[in-house]
This record gives sequence, structure tokens and C-alpha cells, in this order.
Amino acid sequence: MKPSAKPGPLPARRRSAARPPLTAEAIVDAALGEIDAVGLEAFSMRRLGAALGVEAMALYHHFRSKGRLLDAVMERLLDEAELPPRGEVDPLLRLRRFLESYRKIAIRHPHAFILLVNRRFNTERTFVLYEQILEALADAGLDPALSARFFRLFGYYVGGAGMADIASRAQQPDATPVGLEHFTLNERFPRVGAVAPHLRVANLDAIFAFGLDVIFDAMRRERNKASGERLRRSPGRDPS
Amino acid sequence: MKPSAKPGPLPARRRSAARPPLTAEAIVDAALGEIDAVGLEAFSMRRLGAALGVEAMALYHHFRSKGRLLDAVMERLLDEAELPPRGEVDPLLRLRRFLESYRKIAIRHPHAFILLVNRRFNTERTFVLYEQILEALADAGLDPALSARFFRLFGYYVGGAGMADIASRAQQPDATPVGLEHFTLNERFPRVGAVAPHLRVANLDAIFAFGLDVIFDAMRRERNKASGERLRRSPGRDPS
DNA sequence: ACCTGAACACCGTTCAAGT
DNA sequence: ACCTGAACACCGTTCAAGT
Repeated sequence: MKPSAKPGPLPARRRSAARPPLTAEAIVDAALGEIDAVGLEAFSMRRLGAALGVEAMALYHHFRSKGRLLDAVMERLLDEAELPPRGEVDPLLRLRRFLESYRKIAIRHPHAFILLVNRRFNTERTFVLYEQILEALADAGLDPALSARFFRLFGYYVGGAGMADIASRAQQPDATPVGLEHFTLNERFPRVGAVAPHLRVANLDAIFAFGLDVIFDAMRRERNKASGERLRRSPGRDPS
Repeated sequence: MKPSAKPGPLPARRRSAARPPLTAEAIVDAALGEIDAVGLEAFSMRRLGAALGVEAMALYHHFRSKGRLLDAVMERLLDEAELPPRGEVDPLLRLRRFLESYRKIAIRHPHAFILLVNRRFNTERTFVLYEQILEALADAGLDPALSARFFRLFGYYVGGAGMADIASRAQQPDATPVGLEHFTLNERFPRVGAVAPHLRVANLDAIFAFGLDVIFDAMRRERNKASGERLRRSPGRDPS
């Protein structure tokens, strides 16, 4: 349906040369490469098999379904996110760097990023990441209730930002073509006309940073508010 | 791949009764109903045709491709968002009500909501909505640069929140099953164990409202800051 | 253990033909 | 104008068979 590059006919399978034995890791790498190249819609087990020089069915020996393979691709994407090591930098700065690296995944892998939004995070790998992030939130002085709120808040934000930035950057070839240029913008949509220059792709980095500022300012404020309340309730010692 | 209810065999086409003539509107309504019922993955032109009592190819007389039909379904979803009429309530409250109604679309149409995140908003209908929202931001006292920033910020937020809430509520049948219950949470992932109770589905409404609080507080603050700067630069008059 | 080949029940879309 | 039927080039996945 919406192949970013027209996929064309299936590539011929290269069999002659001695093929390295198929591994789960090699399949995942090839799958991500294939999704990057032709889009998630055009990605298929048959196409991936052809790219690897095997029949599609050989893949089922390593992954029991396409869904399981996509979960593995999702975890491959997660490897590109970076959380700086604990202790060296401020915990809030660690979280900010993580969110910035997360958004870069969307820019590097526009067709695959949706797997991080779409597929449920309930593999062991994602729980390790959760633990690290919640640890940073606790290090920053947030209690579990506030950690839960901000965990969701910046999770929503970074997921939505990735998806929206992708949509802004890439035209979908089968979408209804209207676009800014097809009608006199300032006449019918004066507000859109006034704001549009600020929404160009060149400004998306600054806009993303601004949203992070808002979120991290609120985290600092809420943390100080909560610790102030604790101090007022029992001055001189910290319950919990 | 990930049909929410197993779609089963295609339903038999009901031809005998005098079928009402096919209209674009009836097709869109049926398409949304079908997506709600079987999921976007299992939704097909053939299945939709069968539900409407026609051959799949009859649909191509009203929509030139599946992509165009999905754009129309996206606009149908947008009709369920509500922006209260101008003038009666505070502009920021109007925006907040809009965002709350937008999120409700995700809860009502978990399989279809992704169309609002995935497909580019460049139809005329979406420009009318943009204009109304940017008008409300201007009414609230934000200049175009700040309007652009907050427009993206809450857009990212509400899109990401809808997708994440859907993922939290619905199990994907083909995902790798790990889940909280399969290992001793508090031993290996103590922070996850401490925060998990606050992340239950029952708390998602409050968490969403908290994020909106953060965003709207920041809007008020930034607006006042900007208008204060204007006053300082030229006291006594407001250079628009 | 690892891979192939045929088969099943599907896809979106084209095209010529019917009314 | 509106719809059908056959066809084309694909899907994911099953199963029995090969090495």
C-alpha cells in the first residue's frame, strides 16, 4: 500500500556463493535493513528470504512468526537508544540524553520506528530498560507516583514526536494530495499561514527541545514541591 | 498478522434483498465499523465489499485506492473530536476539551486511531481544524512562534498518549509473551515493581490529565512571560 | 537441525465486459 | 454510471519431504 520506494519485483535469490549459515541476529539485521529500504508495508517474509538467499520458510526455523521477528527488530532499534551511565551525570540530564537518542531512532529508521509505538513492550529487554529509567527518576528524587506520571508523560511525548516528525518529513505516496500550495493559504487559512514558517522541518529539532524543556522544568518543580511537603510534614527527618 | 479478533472466513455477501445504492459515506462508515471489528491488519477491500454486499471492485468506483479510503476514514475519526465554539469559554479550556475528546477517539477506536498518527494531515478538512486550533492559540495570547511550539507539543503528546494507551489496554496476540507475572518482579526489577501499581489502566485517565496540566501550565507561563516582555519593551501600548 | 517446494487461503489492483 | 469476473502478482503460514 504505502511503499516509500516502489518495491519493484522481488530480488533474485543469490544461491551460488557459499551462504553463511542463517542466524537469528543476521535475520534481524537484514529485516531492519529491508524495512529501512522498502517500508514496513512492503516488507515480507518472502522478500526478506530472497535478500538473505534462502526460501521464506527457512526464516520460520528461527522465528515462529512474522510478529516475533518484528519484536526482535523492535529490540534492535532499542539498542540504538543511549542512556548515559549512572553516577557520572545528573539523573535528569541522563534522561534527557536518552529521550534525544530515542527521537534519533525515528529519524534514522522512519519506517521501522512505529514498531516502538505499536508493539507492546513486554519482553525482558524492555523491562531492563524500564528499570534503568525508573532508577534515574528515583535518583532525581521522584517518588513512585510522580515517576509513573513523568514516565508516561515523556513516553507519550517522545513516541508522538517521532511519529509526527516522520509524517512531516515523508510524503505518503497514496495520500490525498492537497498540500499547502494548492490553495491560497493566507486567504482561507490566515492562522495556518502565519504559523507555517515556524513549523518547517528545519525547526523540528528546536521544537522538540522546547517540549523537553517544558517537561523537565515541570519535573524539577514537582520534585521540589514534593520534597518541600515532606519537610513540612516532619521537619528534620525524611520519612519513607 | 495481528487481528484482534480472529477474522475467520470472509462473510458471505448478502445479495438477495434490494441493496441500497453504494455511497462514499456509507463505504466510509462500513470501513470504520469493519476496522473496529477486525483490526486494521485484517481489514481488506474484499472483506469490506463482502460486508456491503458488493464485489471489492465496486469500491474502486468511489475511492481510487485503499489509501484514499483510509484518508476518508481518518477524517471520519476527526469528526468525533470536539472543539467547543469560540467565545463562550476560555480559549485554553477550549483547547483542553479538544485534546480530551481527541484522546477519547483512541479509546473508542483503538484499531483505527493509528490512522490519525500515521497518515499525513494534508486534506482540506484537516486545514480547517488547524485553523481553528491556531485561532484558539492566538485568542489565548500566543504569538505565531509560541503557537507553533505548543501546537506541536500537545500534538505529540495526544498522539503518543493515544497510541500508548491502546498498547496498554490491548494485548497483541502475536507478541512475545513475557509479562509482569512471568518472573519475580521485585527481585530483578524493583523500581518497576514499585511504580507498576501507579501505571494500571485505571490510572491512565489521571495520568493523561496530569500531562495536560503540565502543558497548559507552561502555556500560561510562556504567554505571560512573552506579554511581560512586550510591555517592558514599549510600556503603555501593545505592538501586535 | 536446517532448509525446500508445494499448497492453502488470502491480498490490492488492472482490465474488459456487462447493465 | 455503476458493478462484475477473471486475472496478475503478490501475502503469511502449514505441511511433508529432503539433506
